[in-house]
Amino acid sequence: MQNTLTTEQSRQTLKALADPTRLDVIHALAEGERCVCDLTADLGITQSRLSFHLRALRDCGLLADRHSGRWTYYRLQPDALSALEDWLAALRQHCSSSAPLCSD
Amino acid sequence: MQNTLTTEQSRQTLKALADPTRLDVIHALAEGERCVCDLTADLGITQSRLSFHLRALRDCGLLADRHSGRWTYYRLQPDALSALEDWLAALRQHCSSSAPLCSD
DNA sequence: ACAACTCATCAAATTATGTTGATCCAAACA
DNA sequence: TGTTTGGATCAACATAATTTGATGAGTTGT
Repeated sequence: MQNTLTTEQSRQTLKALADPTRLDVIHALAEGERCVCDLTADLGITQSRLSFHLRALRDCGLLADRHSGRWTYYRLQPDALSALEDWLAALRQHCSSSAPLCSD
Repeated sequence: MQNTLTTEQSRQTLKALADPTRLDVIHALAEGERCVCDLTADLGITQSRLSFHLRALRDCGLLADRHSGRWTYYRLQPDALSALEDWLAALRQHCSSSAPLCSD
């Protein structure tokens, strides 16, 4: 299991996760995929606002969508979270190799 | 090793990491602690701008500082990254418990 | 005491993000 | 075909984050 995210991709994913509304979306999808209109009702937010956040989550790979009839279903992509965890672990290991420098 | 971060703390840490300048700071500190004036030179940014970002990183626990004479030394706190990894892992596990819902 | 240096903080300007309401397109249904 | 529904997108506005330049507080050396 190795990290395949670029710094820029990781940054976009971190940014996507740093928003309360988008975390709500993620929690709402934890039980399974849902169509936009159901999500709108679940979260109690306007459709265009939800659409804006769904796009951010999809663009960074945290969500995938599926079209069926006139509905669009969104679902989580847990692998995107794994990839971010890997990236963070690599960053941490890089950081942990540090030794105090400045002796005063 | 269990997650002790609240959602709000995690959000702040995610946001802190989602900025290019702050990632530069983290990389600059990977080799060990440095004073602000050295960091300013290393990164080639203005002092007040660096100070702004150092505060963001310190406020969410990613950095710690130490005062000696007229210098302030900043250093990484890899445990903060570990804690975020734990939080992400918990989120992922919560998400992975999902089963497809909408049969069309 | 005075001057130079390190760093934090503030207000103002700039830039990025998120929200709203309107509009458009495609699918379904009468 | 005309109408309704689901959802994306756009422009305008609102809010939040960042950058800049100035100021101030503490430290060191003269």
